[in-house]
Amino acid sequence: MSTAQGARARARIEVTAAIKDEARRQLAVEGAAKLSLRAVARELGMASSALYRYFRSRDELLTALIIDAYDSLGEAAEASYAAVGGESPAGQWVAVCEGVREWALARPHEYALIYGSPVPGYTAPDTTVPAASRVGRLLIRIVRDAYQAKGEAQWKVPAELRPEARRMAEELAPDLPPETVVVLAGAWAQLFGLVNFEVFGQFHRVVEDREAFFRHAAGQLAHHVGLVYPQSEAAAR
Amino acid sequence: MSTAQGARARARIEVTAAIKDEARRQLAVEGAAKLSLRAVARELGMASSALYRYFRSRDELLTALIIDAYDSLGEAAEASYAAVGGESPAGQWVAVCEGVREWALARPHEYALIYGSPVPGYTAPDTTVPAASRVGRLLIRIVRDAYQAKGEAQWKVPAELRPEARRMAEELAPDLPPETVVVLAGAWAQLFGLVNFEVFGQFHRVVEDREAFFRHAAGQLAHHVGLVYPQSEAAAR
DNA sequence: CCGATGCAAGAGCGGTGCTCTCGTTTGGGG
DNA sequence: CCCCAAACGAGAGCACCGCTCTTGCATCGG
Repeated sequence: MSTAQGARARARIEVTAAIKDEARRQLAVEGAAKLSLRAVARELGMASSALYRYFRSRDELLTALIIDAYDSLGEAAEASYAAVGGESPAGQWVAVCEGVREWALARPHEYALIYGSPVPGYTAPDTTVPAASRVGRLLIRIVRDAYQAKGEAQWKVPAELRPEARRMAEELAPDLPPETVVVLAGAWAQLFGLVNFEVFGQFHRVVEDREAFFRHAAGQLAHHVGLVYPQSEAAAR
Repeated sequence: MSTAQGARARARIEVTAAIKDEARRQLAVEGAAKLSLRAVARELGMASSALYRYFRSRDELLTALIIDAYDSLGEAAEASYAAVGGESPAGQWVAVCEGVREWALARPHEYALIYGSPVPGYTAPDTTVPAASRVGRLLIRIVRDAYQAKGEAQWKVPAELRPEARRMAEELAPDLPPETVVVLAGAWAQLFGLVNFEVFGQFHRVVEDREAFFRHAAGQLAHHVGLVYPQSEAAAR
């Protein structure tokens, strides 16, 4: 068993976790650019050189934090999804969007790590891919479940995009119409555009009631991907 | 006249420009995080300390580059707008979106400077506001011109958002219906969500034919803000 | 013409990432 | 059970960083 490892391996895991925790702490205070290996080591009471036994470089530490951040965000999104349970697909969609937003607002620096400018010179290893796609997969699932019930494509895609749409559908969601997959990918990017602008302060002096604004925008995105827009539901009664 | 200043002032302007140029050059190669004042000075054949006569700190240099980047992007967007001339509002919208995208893809590091994670600890001075809002103002203009011709609101905004919608409309575009202003602000953020994902590599292994994808998404955004979607125009004939 | 001002250079401070070396600890196979 | 290789921590050191302070020099205005 992996838990029955020797004391050495156990200590290694603990120290690694301690380093990441302290790094995350500094990240939350100063941001990624000012994350200093020496400061982490100092805070942990060890020599800076000892740290290199656990992470080959600063970038490797950052990579570990990036993966953790993706996973944390994915968990938050999935928790929001689970929390609304049997609500309408649009309600699920909006809940997931709000979960993402709240996670991002609570840890802006970790968010910046994964959805801000990439670390210069550094390209994300494929290790990050599964963690990075959790939110996207969740959004796909919501739409797919909605289509399972009553489903037909309702968008037209221009001819020039049709082969790409087919390819995307095949790779990402074989049981959804290609047009929907294209629209979904767009909505996915647009969701993070909204979150980005809010977290990075681009809405300064533009949008003030950001919570209501976001809820509305997320609802419109839901409508856009073919889910019934909650407001229009309510207005119909 | 300001142009008839002494040789001293003239030299100052030239050196300042040279510093910014060299900094931009390094930016394009290494990214903002690795921009080094010492390296800039070295390349310019001057002592690093001399550089502080022109920029009080590294952050101030970055701020200057940020303003320039905003202006450069604004100019690119306006050029795209001017280039399509009398086309339909939706055509103008898509052209501006594509102008933004192309500018961003051509200078990813400058784009990251303004739409990526903000520089840590640094908050953009209000100096940047006018330059930063150029693209937004251009999008507003396109929609306003379209409404000038035949205009009525076509979105409903939930009650909780109505006061904010009124406030936004009053401040940003008094001659547009509040609902439209809200949708427009969302589309603005979403546009940069699309560009962000492409420039920062989030579409890796998801979207391959990014040009066609973007054109389609931009067209849908145009449709979303109430402009006639070009494809549906063509399909209607 | 001379004094005030702008400017460049150098030295230096405290910090960084990272490497290399050198003792020490420790765990598993003979 | 014991011993050796592997893992580990610490320290010194390299090259670089942003930034400051002081010192001379050039230049401009009265």
